[in-house]
Amino acid sequence: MTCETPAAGGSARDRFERMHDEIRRRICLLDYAPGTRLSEETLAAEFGTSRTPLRRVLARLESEGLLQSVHGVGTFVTDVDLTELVQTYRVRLELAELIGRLDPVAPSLALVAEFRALRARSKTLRDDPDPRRFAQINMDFFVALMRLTANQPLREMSERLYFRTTRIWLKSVFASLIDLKDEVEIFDREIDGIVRAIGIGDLEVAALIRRAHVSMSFERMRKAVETRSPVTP
Amino acid sequence: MTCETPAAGGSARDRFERMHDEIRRRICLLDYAPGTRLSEETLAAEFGTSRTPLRRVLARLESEGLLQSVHGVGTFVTDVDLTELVQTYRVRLELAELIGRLDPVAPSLALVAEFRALRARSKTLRDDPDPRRFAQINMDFFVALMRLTANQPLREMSERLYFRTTRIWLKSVFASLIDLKDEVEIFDREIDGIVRAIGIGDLEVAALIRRAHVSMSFERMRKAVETRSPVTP
DNA sequence: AGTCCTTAAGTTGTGCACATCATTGTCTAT
DNA sequence: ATAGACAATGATGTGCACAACTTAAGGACT
Repeated sequence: MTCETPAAGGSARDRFERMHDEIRRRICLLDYAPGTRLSEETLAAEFGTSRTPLRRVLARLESEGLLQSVHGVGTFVTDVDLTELVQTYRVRLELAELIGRLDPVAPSLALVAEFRALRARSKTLRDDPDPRRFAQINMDFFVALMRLTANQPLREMSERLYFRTTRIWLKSVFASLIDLKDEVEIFDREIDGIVRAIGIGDLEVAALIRRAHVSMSFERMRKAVETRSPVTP
Repeated sequence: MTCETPAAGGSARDRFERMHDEIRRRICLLDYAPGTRLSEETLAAEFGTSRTPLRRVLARLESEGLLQSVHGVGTFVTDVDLTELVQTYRVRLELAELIGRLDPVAPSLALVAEFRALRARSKTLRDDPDPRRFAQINMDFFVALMRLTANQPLREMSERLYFRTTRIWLKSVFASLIDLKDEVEIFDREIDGIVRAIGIGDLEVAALIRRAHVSMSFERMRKAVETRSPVTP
Protein backbone atom coordinates (compact mmCIF):
# COMPACT_ATOMS: atom_id res chain seq x y z
CA MET A 1 0.00 0.00 0.00
CA THR A 2 2.66 2.47 1.04
CA CYS A 3 5.63 1.70 -1.17
CA GLU A 4 5.66 1.38 -4.93
CA THR A 5 8.62 -0.94 -5.36
CA PRO A 6 7.41 -4.49 -4.77
CA ALA A 7 10.33 -6.11 -2.95
CA ALA A 8 13.04 -3.52 -2.56
CA GLY A 9 13.55 -2.22 0.98
CA GLY A 10 14.21 -4.01 4.24
CA SER A 11 16.44 -6.91 5.17
CA ALA A 12 16.78 -10.14 3.25
CA ARG A 13 14.32 -11.75 5.63
CA ASP A 14 11.75 -9.02 5.00
CA ARG A 15 12.09 -9.41 1.26
CA PHE A 16 11.72 -13.18 1.63
CA GLU A 17 8.59 -12.85 3.73
CA ARG A 18 7.03 -10.30 1.37
CA MET A 19 7.54 -12.50 -1.69
CA HIS A 20 6.41 -15.61 0.21
CA ASP A 21 3.21 -14.05 1.50
CA GLU A 22 2.36 -12.52 -1.86
CA ILE A 23 2.82 -15.73 -3.85
CA ARG A 24 0.96 -17.73 -1.20
CA ARG A 25 -1.87 -15.24 -1.39
CA ARG A 26 -2.04 -15.60 -5.16
CA ILE A 27 -2.16 -19.38 -4.84
CA CYS A 28 -4.84 -19.34 -2.15
CA LEU A 29 -6.96 -16.80 -4.06
CA LEU A 30 -6.64 -18.93 -7.21
CA ASP A 31 -4.78 -16.26 -9.16
CA TYR A 32 -2.51 -19.24 -9.69
CA ALA A 33 -4.93 -22.15 -10.02
CA PRO A 34 -3.84 -25.72 -9.24
CA GLY A 35 -1.75 -27.07 -12.12
CA THR A 36 -0.45 -23.65 -13.14
CA ARG A 37 3.24 -23.53 -13.99
CA LEU A 38 5.20 -20.74 -12.32
CA SER A 39 8.16 -19.25 -14.16
CA GLU A 40 11.12 -18.59 -11.88
CA GLU A 41 12.60 -16.01 -14.23
CA THR A 42 9.34 -14.12 -14.69
CA LEU A 43 8.56 -14.03 -10.97
CA ALA A 44 12.12 -13.01 -10.13
CA ALA A 45 11.88 -10.16 -12.64
CA GLU A 46 8.52 -9.07 -11.24
CA PHE A 47 9.89 -8.87 -7.69
CA GLY A 48 13.01 -7.11 -8.92
CA THR A 49 15.45 -9.79 -7.84
CA SER A 50 17.31 -12.78 -9.28
CA ARG A 51 16.35 -16.44 -9.33
CA THR A 52 18.42 -17.29 -6.25
CA PRO A 53 16.32 -15.56 -3.55
CA LEU A 54 13.12 -16.41 -5.39
CA ARG A 55 14.02 -20.10 -5.49
CA ARG A 56 14.35 -19.97 -1.73
CA VAL A 57 10.75 -18.76 -1.54
CA LEU A 58 9.54 -21.45 -3.93
CA ALA A 59 11.36 -24.13 -1.92
CA ARG A 60 9.55 -22.95 1.21
CA LEU A 61 6.19 -23.00 -0.52
CA GLU A 62 7.01 -26.51 -1.72
CA SER A 63 7.70 -27.60 1.86
CA GLU A 64 4.32 -26.14 2.78
CA GLY A 65 2.71 -28.29 0.12
CA LEU A 66 1.55 -25.47 -2.14
CA LEU A 67 4.05 -26.05 -4.95
CA GLN A 68 5.93 -28.92 -6.51
CA SER A 69 9.10 -28.56 -8.53
CA VAL A 70 10.17 -31.15 -11.09
CA HIS A 71 13.68 -31.04 -12.51
CA GLY A 72 13.66 -30.12 -16.16
CA VAL A 73 9.91 -29.64 -16.31
CA GLY A 74 8.73 -26.78 -14.12
CA THR A 75 7.27 -25.62 -10.81
CA PHE A 76 3.55 -26.29 -10.49
CA VAL A 77 0.80 -25.29 -8.10
CA THR A 78 -0.37 -28.44 -6.36
CA ASP A 79 -3.87 -29.78 -6.22
CA VAL A 80 -5.32 -31.62 -3.22
CA ASP A 81 -6.92 -35.01 -3.70
CA LEU A 82 -9.94 -36.07 -1.70
CA THR A 83 -8.04 -38.38 0.67
CA GLU A 84 -5.62 -35.66 1.67
CA LEU A 85 -8.45 -33.16 1.97
CA VAL A 86 -10.37 -35.42 4.35
CA GLN A 87 -7.30 -36.12 6.46
CA THR A 88 -6.37 -32.46 6.65
CA TYR A 89 -9.84 -31.38 7.70
CA ARG A 90 -9.93 -34.04 10.42
CA VAL A 91 -6.82 -32.51 11.97
CA ARG A 92 -8.05 -28.96 11.38
CA LEU A 93 -11.18 -29.74 13.38
CA GLU A 94 -9.18 -30.88 16.38
CA LEU A 95 -6.80 -27.92 16.18
CA ALA A 96 -9.72 -25.50 15.92
CA GLU A 97 -11.00 -26.78 19.23
CA LEU A 98 -7.54 -26.54 20.79
CA ILE A 99 -7.37 -22.83 19.95
CA GLY A 100 -9.83 -22.22 22.77
CA ARG A 101 -8.28 -24.65 25.23
CA LEU A 102 -4.50 -24.22 24.87
CA ASP A 103 -3.04 -20.93 26.12
CA PRO A 104 -6.09 -18.77 25.37
CA VAL A 105 -5.53 -15.02 25.65
CA ALA A 106 -8.10 -12.42 26.61
CA PRO A 107 -8.57 -10.52 23.33
CA SER A 108 -7.44 -6.91 23.34
CA LEU A 109 -9.86 -4.12 22.52
CA ALA A 110 -8.10 -3.74 19.19
CA LEU A 111 -8.70 -7.39 18.37
CA VAL A 112 -12.36 -7.18 19.36
CA ALA A 113 -12.68 -4.14 17.12
CA GLU A 114 -11.05 -6.10 14.34
CA PHE A 115 -13.62 -8.86 14.70
CA ARG A 116 -16.41 -6.30 14.54
CA ALA A 117 -14.84 -4.82 11.42
CA LEU A 118 -14.75 -8.29 9.90
CA ARG A 119 -18.43 -8.67 10.74
CA ALA A 120 -19.11 -5.42 8.91
CA ARG A 121 -17.12 -6.58 5.90
CA SER A 122 -18.97 -9.88 5.85
CA LYS A 123 -22.26 -7.98 5.79
CA THR A 124 -21.20 -6.10 2.67
CA LEU A 125 -20.72 -9.51 1.09
CA ARG A 126 -24.43 -10.21 1.42
CA ASP A 127 -25.18 -7.33 -0.93
CA ASP A 128 -22.31 -8.07 -3.30
CA PRO A 129 -21.27 -11.72 -3.07
CA ASP A 130 -17.83 -11.95 -4.73
CA PRO A 131 -15.91 -15.23 -4.26
CA ARG A 132 -12.51 -13.60 -4.25
CA ARG A 133 -13.47 -10.95 -1.71
CA PHE A 134 -15.12 -13.65 0.36
CA ALA A 135 -11.89 -15.67 0.35
CA GLN A 136 -9.86 -12.63 1.39
CA ILE A 137 -12.20 -11.82 4.28
CA ASN A 138 -12.22 -15.47 5.28
CA MET A 139 -8.42 -15.40 5.36
CA ASP A 140 -8.32 -12.23 7.47
CA PHE A 141 -10.87 -13.78 9.80
CA PHE A 142 -8.71 -16.86 10.21
CA VAL A 143 -5.64 -14.77 11.02
CA ALA A 144 -7.64 -12.89 13.63
CA LEU A 145 -8.79 -16.17 15.17
CA MET A 146 -5.21 -17.32 15.55
CA ARG A 147 -4.57 -14.35 17.81
CA LEU A 148 -6.90 -15.89 20.38
CA THR A 149 -4.19 -18.28 21.49
CA ALA A 150 -0.67 -17.51 22.67
CA ASN A 151 0.47 -21.00 21.71
CA GLN A 152 2.89 -20.37 18.85
CA PRO A 153 3.34 -23.98 17.68
CA LEU A 154 -0.43 -24.41 17.59
CA ARG A 155 -0.71 -21.28 15.47
CA GLU A 156 1.93 -22.51 13.04
CA MET A 157 0.30 -25.92 12.57
CA SER A 158 -3.15 -24.41 12.13
CA GLU A 159 -1.92 -21.91 9.56
CA ARG A 160 -0.08 -24.58 7.61
CA LEU A 161 -3.19 -26.70 7.30
CA TYR A 162 -5.47 -23.75 6.59
CA PHE A 163 -3.39 -22.40 3.70
CA ARG A 164 -3.02 -25.92 2.39
CA THR A 165 -6.74 -26.51 1.90
CA THR A 166 -8.60 -23.20 1.75
CA ARG A 167 -8.11 -22.81 -2.02
CA ILE A 168 -9.90 -26.12 -2.61
CA TRP A 169 -12.94 -24.73 -0.88
CA LEU A 170 -12.67 -21.57 -3.00
CA LYS A 171 -12.35 -23.74 -6.11
CA SER A 172 -15.67 -25.36 -5.26
CA VAL A 173 -17.25 -21.93 -5.00
CA PHE A 174 -15.86 -20.85 -8.36
CA ALA A 175 -17.07 -24.08 -9.93
CA SER A 176 -20.54 -23.27 -8.53
CA LEU A 177 -20.48 -26.61 -6.74
CA ILE A 178 -21.64 -24.88 -3.59
CA ASP A 179 -23.87 -21.85 -3.37
CA LEU A 180 -22.03 -18.64 -2.63
CA LYS A 181 -25.00 -16.81 -1.08
CA ASP A 182 -25.57 -19.68 1.35
CA GLU A 183 -21.92 -19.72 2.33
CA VAL A 184 -21.92 -15.95 2.90
CA GLU A 185 -25.00 -16.24 5.08
CA ILE A 186 -23.52 -19.06 7.15
CA PHE A 187 -20.19 -17.26 7.44
CA ASP A 188 -21.95 -14.16 8.72
CA ARG A 189 -23.66 -16.21 11.42
CA GLU A 190 -20.33 -17.78 12.35
CA ILE A 191 -18.66 -14.42 12.89
CA ASP A 192 -21.68 -13.21 14.83
CA GLY A 193 -21.56 -16.22 17.13
CA ILE A 194 -17.85 -15.94 17.71
CA VAL A 195 -18.02 -12.21 18.40
CA ARG A 196 -20.70 -12.88 20.99
CA ALA A 197 -18.67 -15.67 22.61
CA ILE A 198 -15.62 -13.45 22.76
CA GLY A 199 -17.79 -10.67 24.15
CA ILE A 200 -18.62 -12.76 27.23
CA GLY A 201 -14.98 -13.89 27.41
CA ASP A 202 -15.64 -17.55 26.65
CA LEU A 203 -12.93 -18.50 24.16
CA GLU A 204 -13.68 -22.19 24.56
CA VAL A 205 -17.17 -21.65 23.22
CA ALA A 206 -15.80 -19.46 20.45
CA ALA A 207 -13.49 -22.28 19.42
CA LEU A 208 -16.33 -24.80 19.51
CA ILE A 209 -18.42 -22.60 17.25
CA ARG A 210 -15.49 -22.35 14.90
CA ARG A 211 -15.00 -26.11 14.95
CA ALA A 212 -18.64 -26.72 14.18
CA HIS A 213 -18.58 -24.35 11.23
CA VAL A 214 -15.37 -25.76 9.78
CA SER A 215 -16.89 -29.21 10.08
CA MET A 216 -20.18 -28.29 8.43
CA SER A 217 -18.46 -26.25 5.74
CA PHE A 218 -16.36 -29.28 4.90
CA GLU A 219 -19.37 -31.57 4.80
CA ARG A 220 -21.16 -29.27 2.35
CA MET A 221 -18.09 -29.15 0.13
CA ARG A 222 -17.60 -32.91 0.35
CA LYS A 223 -21.15 -33.68 -0.66
CA ALA A 224 -21.00 -31.22 -3.52
CA VAL A 225 -17.75 -32.69 -4.84
CA GLU A 226 -18.96 -36.28 -4.50
CA THR A 227 -22.28 -35.70 -6.29
CA ARG A 228 -20.66 -33.84 -9.15
CA SER A 229 -17.47 -35.85 -9.69
CA PRO A 230 -16.86 -38.91 -7.46
CA VAL A 231 -13.16 -39.03 -8.34
CA THR A 232 -11.17 -35.99 -9.40
CA PRO A 233 -8.74 -36.92 -12.18
CA MET B 1 25.25 -48.11 5.72
CA THR B 2 25.49 -49.43 2.18
CA CYS B 3 27.31 -46.73 0.25
CA GLU B 4 30.56 -45.04 1.18
CA THR B 5 30.05 -41.71 -0.55
CA PRO B 6 27.88 -39.51 1.68
CA ALA B 7 25.71 -37.66 -0.79
CA ALA B 8 26.61 -38.77 -4.25
CA GLY B 9 24.00 -40.93 -5.98
CA GLY B 10 20.33 -40.45 -6.58
CA SER B 11 18.29 -37.48 -7.69
CA ALA B 12 18.58 -33.95 -6.35
CA ARG B 13 15.66 -34.65 -4.03
CA ASP B 14 17.35 -37.75 -2.62
CA ARG B 15 20.57 -35.84 -1.96
CA PHE B 16 18.57 -33.09 -0.27
CA GLU B 17 16.74 -35.55 1.95
CA ARG B 18 19.92 -37.37 2.90
CA MET B 19 21.71 -34.19 3.92
CA HIS B 20 18.63 -32.88 5.73
CA ASP B 21 18.06 -36.06 7.73
CA GLU B 22 21.73 -36.38 8.62
CA ILE B 23 22.12 -32.80 9.87
CA ARG B 24 18.82 -33.02 11.73
CA ARG B 25 20.00 -36.22 13.36
CA ARG B 26 23.21 -34.53 14.47
CA ILE B 27 21.26 -31.65 15.96
CA CYS B 28 18.79 -33.89 17.77
CA LEU B 29 21.56 -36.15 19.10
CA LEU B 30 23.46 -33.07 20.32
CA ASP B 31 26.45 -33.67 18.06
CA TYR B 32 25.67 -30.06 17.28
CA ALA B 33 24.63 -28.61 20.62
CA PRO B 34 22.38 -25.53 20.85
CA GLY B 35 24.44 -22.42 20.11
CA THR B 36 26.88 -24.23 17.84
CA ARG B 37 27.81 -22.39 14.67
CA LEU B 38 27.60 -24.44 11.47
CA SER B 39 29.99 -23.66 8.64
CA GLU B 40 28.32 -23.77 5.24
CA GLU B 41 31.59 -24.32 3.43
CA THR B 42 32.75 -27.11 5.74
CA LEU B 43 29.41 -28.94 5.58
CA ALA B 44 29.21 -28.54 1.82
CA ALA B 45 32.70 -30.00 1.48
CA GLU B 46 31.83 -32.89 3.78
CA PHE B 47 28.78 -33.82 1.73
CA GLY B 48 30.73 -33.42 -1.47
CA THR B 49 28.66 -30.57 -2.89
CA SER B 50 28.67 -26.79 -3.12
CA ARG B 51 27.09 -24.21 -0.84
CA THR B 52 24.01 -23.79 -3.03
CA PRO B 53 22.29 -27.15 -2.38
CA LEU B 54 23.48 -27.15 1.22
CA ARG B 55 21.97 -23.73 1.84
CA ARG B 56 18.67 -25.13 0.67
CA VAL B 57 18.93 -27.76 3.40
CA LEU B 58 19.86 -25.18 6.04
CA ALA B 59 16.93 -22.99 4.99
CA ARG B 60 14.58 -25.94 5.49
CA LEU B 61 16.03 -26.70 8.91
CA GLU B 62 15.59 -23.02 9.78
CA SER B 63 11.90 -23.21 8.81
CA GLU B 64 11.65 -26.24 11.09
CA GLY B 65 13.02 -24.17 13.94
CA LEU B 66 16.27 -26.10 14.36
CA LEU B 67 18.60 -23.45 12.95
CA GLN B 68 18.78 -19.70 12.71
CA SER B 69 20.85 -17.82 10.15
CA VAL B 70 22.05 -14.26 10.71
CA HIS B 71 23.45 -12.27 7.80
CA GLY B 72 27.14 -11.65 8.21
CA VAL B 73 27.38 -13.60 11.46
CA GLY B 74 26.63 -17.28 11.00
CA THR B 75 24.14 -20.13 11.17
CA PHE B 76 23.46 -21.35 14.69
CA VAL B 77 21.68 -24.29 16.27
CA THR B 78 18.69 -22.91 18.15
CA ASP B 79 17.87 -23.42 21.78
CA VAL B 80 14.33 -23.73 23.13
CA ASP B 81 13.21 -21.53 25.99
CA LEU B 82 10.86 -22.76 28.67
CA THR B 83 7.78 -20.97 27.34
CA GLU B 84 8.14 -22.48 23.91
CA LEU B 85 8.90 -25.88 25.43
CA VAL B 86 5.72 -25.82 27.50
CA GLN B 87 3.60 -24.71 24.55
CA THR B 88 5.07 -27.33 22.26
CA TYR B 89 4.51 -30.15 24.73
CA ARG B 90 0.90 -29.09 25.25
CA VAL B 91 0.28 -29.55 21.53
CA ARG B 92 2.33 -32.74 21.39
CA LEU B 93 0.10 -34.26 24.07
CA GLU B 94 -3.03 -33.62 22.07
CA LEU B 95 -1.49 -34.87 18.84
CA ALA B 96 -0.26 -38.03 20.58
CA GLU B 97 -3.82 -38.85 21.49
CA LEU B 98 -5.03 -38.10 17.96
CA ILE B 99 -2.64 -40.71 16.55
CA GLY B 100 -4.96 -43.38 17.93
CA ARG B 101 -8.20 -41.66 16.95
CA LEU B 102 -7.61 -40.21 13.47
CA ASP B 103 -7.20 -42.70 10.61
CA PRO B 104 -5.67 -45.52 12.66
CA VAL B 105 -4.25 -48.42 10.64
CA ALA B 106 -4.03 -52.03 11.73
CA PRO B 107 -0.28 -52.51 12.14
CA SER B 108 1.34 -54.93 9.70
CA LEU B 109 3.24 -57.94 10.97
CA ALA B 110 6.45 -56.18 9.97
CA LEU B 111 5.54 -53.18 12.11
CA VAL B 112 4.66 -55.36 15.09
CA ALA B 113 8.00 -57.11 14.68
CA GLU B 114 9.68 -53.70 14.59
CA PHE B 115 8.07 -52.76 17.88
CA ARG B 116 9.26 -56.02 19.42
CA ALA B 117 12.77 -55.31 18.12
CA LEU B 118 12.59 -51.87 19.72
CA ARG B 119 11.56 -53.51 22.96
CA ALA B 120 14.64 -55.74 22.73
CA ARG B 121 16.88 -52.77 22.07
CA SER B 122 15.40 -50.89 25.01
CA LYS B 123 16.22 -53.88 27.22
CA THR B 124 19.87 -53.71 26.22
CA LEU B 125 19.78 -50.12 27.43
CA ARG B 126 19.09 -51.34 30.97
CA ASP B 127 22.47 -53.09 31.05
CA ASP B 128 24.34 -50.32 29.30
CA PRO B 129 22.55 -46.98 29.73
CA ASP B 130 24.00 -44.65 27.10
CA PRO B 131 22.18 -41.32 26.54
CA ARG B 132 22.99 -41.14 22.86
CA ARG B 133 21.86 -44.69 22.13
CA PHE B 134 18.75 -44.01 24.20
CA ALA B 135 17.97 -40.96 22.12
CA GLN B 136 18.43 -42.91 18.88
CA ILE B 137 16.14 -45.74 20.04
CA ASN B 138 13.62 -43.17 21.24
CA MET B 139 13.68 -41.56 17.79
CA ASP B 140 13.20 -44.89 16.02
CA PHE B 141 10.36 -45.67 18.39
CA PHE B 142 8.70 -42.37 17.56
CA VAL B 143 8.97 -43.02 13.83
CA ALA B 144 7.40 -46.44 14.33
CA LEU B 145 4.54 -44.88 16.30
CA MET B 146 3.80 -42.52 13.44
CA ARG B 147 3.09 -45.51 11.23
CA LEU B 148 0.05 -46.30 13.36
CA THR B 149 -1.93 -43.56 11.60
CA ALA B 150 -2.54 -43.09 7.90
CA ASN B 151 -3.19 -39.39 8.44
CA GLN B 152 -0.28 -37.74 6.66
CA PRO B 153 -0.82 -34.17 7.90
CA LEU B 154 -1.04 -35.46 11.47
CA ARG B 155 2.24 -37.29 10.97
CA GLU B 156 3.95 -34.20 9.61
CA MET B 157 2.81 -31.97 12.47
CA SER B 158 3.79 -34.55 15.09
CA GLU B 159 7.23 -35.03 13.58
CA ARG B 160 7.87 -31.30 13.39
CA LEU B 161 7.13 -30.84 17.05
CA TYR B 162 9.00 -33.96 18.12
CA PHE B 163 12.23 -33.03 16.36
CA ARG B 164 11.89 -29.50 17.66
CA THR B 165 11.95 -30.47 21.34
CA THR B 166 13.49 -33.91 21.76
CA ARG B 167 17.05 -32.57 22.01
CA ILE B 168 16.07 -30.46 25.00
CA TRP B 169 15.05 -33.61 26.81
CA LEU B 170 18.36 -35.23 25.83
CA LYS B 171 20.19 -32.14 27.04
CA SER B 172 18.63 -32.61 30.47
CA VAL B 173 19.86 -36.21 30.51
CA PHE B 174 23.40 -35.18 29.56
CA ALA B 175 23.37 -32.50 32.23
CA SER B 176 22.37 -35.21 34.72
CA LEU B 177 19.30 -33.17 35.56
CA ILE B 178 17.20 -36.30 35.24
CA ASP B 179 18.28 -39.83 36.03
CA LEU B 180 19.07 -41.91 32.97
CA LYS B 181 18.40 -45.29 34.59
CA ASP B 182 14.95 -44.17 35.69
CA GLU B 183 14.15 -42.90 32.21
CA VAL B 184 15.29 -46.14 30.64
CA GLU B 185 13.13 -48.13 33.04
CA ILE B 186 10.08 -45.99 32.35
CA PHE B 187 10.71 -46.07 28.60
CA ASP B 188 10.86 -49.85 28.69
CA ARG B 189 7.51 -50.00 30.43
CA GLU B 190 6.06 -47.60 27.84
CA ILE B 191 7.10 -49.80 24.94
CA ASP B 192 5.80 -52.86 26.75
CA GLY B 193 2.43 -51.27 27.33
CA ILE B 194 2.13 -50.06 23.77
CA VAL B 195 3.16 -53.43 22.32
CA ARG B 196 0.45 -55.07 24.44
CA ALA B 197 -2.17 -52.55 23.34
CA ILE B 198 -1.23 -53.05 19.71
CA GLY B 199 -1.33 -56.78 20.27
CA ILE B 200 -5.02 -56.65 21.15
CA GLY B 201 -5.58 -54.20 18.29
CA ASP B 202 -6.53 -51.22 20.46
CA LEU B 203 -4.65 -48.30 18.96
CA GLU B 204 -6.66 -45.80 20.95
CA VAL B 205 -5.30 -47.27 24.18
CA ALA B 206 -1.81 -47.36 22.70
CA ALA B 207 -2.09 -43.65 21.92
CA LEU B 208 -3.35 -42.90 25.43
CA ILE B 209 -0.40 -44.74 26.96
CA ARG B 210 1.90 -42.73 24.74
CA ARG B 211 0.20 -39.50 25.73
CA ALA B 212 0.52 -40.31 29.41
CA HIS B 213 4.22 -41.07 29.07
CA VAL B 214 4.98 -37.94 27.06
CA SER B 215 3.15 -35.95 29.70
CA MET B 216 4.94 -37.52 32.64
CA SER B 217 8.30 -37.35 30.90
CA PHE B 218 7.78 -33.66 30.38
CA GLU B 219 6.78 -33.11 33.99
CA ARG B 220 9.95 -34.82 35.23
CA MET B 221 12.07 -32.70 32.92
CA ARG B 222 10.23 -29.53 33.86
CA LYS B 223 10.68 -30.09 37.58
CA ALA B 224 14.36 -30.93 37.12
CA VAL B 225 15.00 -27.79 35.08
CA GLU B 226 13.07 -25.56 37.47
CA THR B 227 14.85 -26.79 40.62
CA ARG B 228 18.29 -26.51 39.08
CA SER B 229 17.99 -23.27 37.10
CA PRO B 230 14.68 -21.36 37.20
CA VAL B 231 15.58 -19.36 34.11
CA THR B 232 17.89 -20.65 31.41
CA PRO B 233 20.18 -17.87 30.19
C1' DA C 1 44.86 6.12 29.49
C1' DG C 2 40.64 6.21 27.15
C1' DT C 3 37.56 6.76 23.24
C1' DC C 4 36.44 6.79 18.62
C1' DC C 5 37.37 5.72 13.91
C1' DT C 6 39.24 2.82 10.52
C1' DT C 7 40.35 -1.41 8.58
C1' DA C 8 40.63 -6.22 7.99
C1' DA C 9 38.70 -10.81 8.19
C1' DG C 10 35.00 -13.87 7.95
C1' DT C 11 30.06 -14.94 7.25
C1' DT C 12 25.62 -15.07 4.90
C1' DG C 13 23.03 -13.23 0.72
C1' DT C 14 22.87 -12.42 -4.41
C1' DG C 15 23.64 -12.70 -9.38
C1' DC C 16 25.04 -15.14 -13.23
C1' DA C 17 26.81 -18.78 -16.17
C1' DC C 18 26.63 -23.48 -16.91
C1' DA C 19 25.20 -28.47 -16.00
C1' DT C 20 21.51 -31.71 -15.95
C1' DC C 21 17.17 -33.32 -17.16
C1' DA C 22 12.55 -33.85 -19.60
C1' DT C 23 9.87 -32.79 -23.52
C1' DT C 24 8.87 -32.20 -28.24
C1' DG C 25 9.27 -31.96 -32.92
C1' DT C 26 11.76 -33.60 -36.90
C1' DC C 27 14.30 -36.56 -39.77
C1' DT C 28 15.42 -41.03 -41.36
C1' DA C 29 15.04 -45.87 -42.20
C1' DT C 30 11.95 -49.63 -42.82
C1' DA D 1 2.95 -44.34 -43.67
C1' DT D 2 4.90 -45.39 -39.36
C1' DA D 3 8.13 -46.28 -35.70
C1' DG D 4 12.34 -45.02 -33.64
C1' DA D 5 16.42 -42.20 -33.02
C1' DC D 6 18.08 -37.65 -32.31
C1' DA D 7 18.70 -32.92 -31.86
C1' DA D 8 16.77 -28.57 -30.24
C1' DT D 9 14.46 -26.17 -26.63
C1' DG D 10 13.42 -24.73 -22.19
C1' DA D 11 12.93 -25.91 -17.47
C1' DT D 12 15.18 -26.70 -12.71
C1' DG D 13 19.67 -27.75 -10.19
C1' DT D 14 24.62 -26.51 -9.24
C1' DG D 15 28.97 -24.03 -8.78
C1' DC D 16 31.43 -19.94 -8.29
C1' DA D 17 32.55 -15.08 -7.79
C1' DC D 18 31.18 -11.05 -5.65
C1' DA D 19 28.20 -7.92 -2.68
C1' DA D 20 26.37 -6.80 1.89
C1' DC D 21 26.96 -7.16 6.51
C1' DT D 22 28.84 -7.95 11.33
C1' DT D 23 32.50 -8.29 14.41
C1' DA D 24 36.84 -7.44 16.40
C1' DA D 25 41.33 -5.70 16.46
C1' DG D 26 44.47 -1.85 15.98
C1' DG D 27 45.84 2.84 15.65
C1' DA D 28 45.25 7.88 16.06
C1' DC D 29 43.59 11.69 18.50
C1' DT D 30 42.08 13.88 22.78
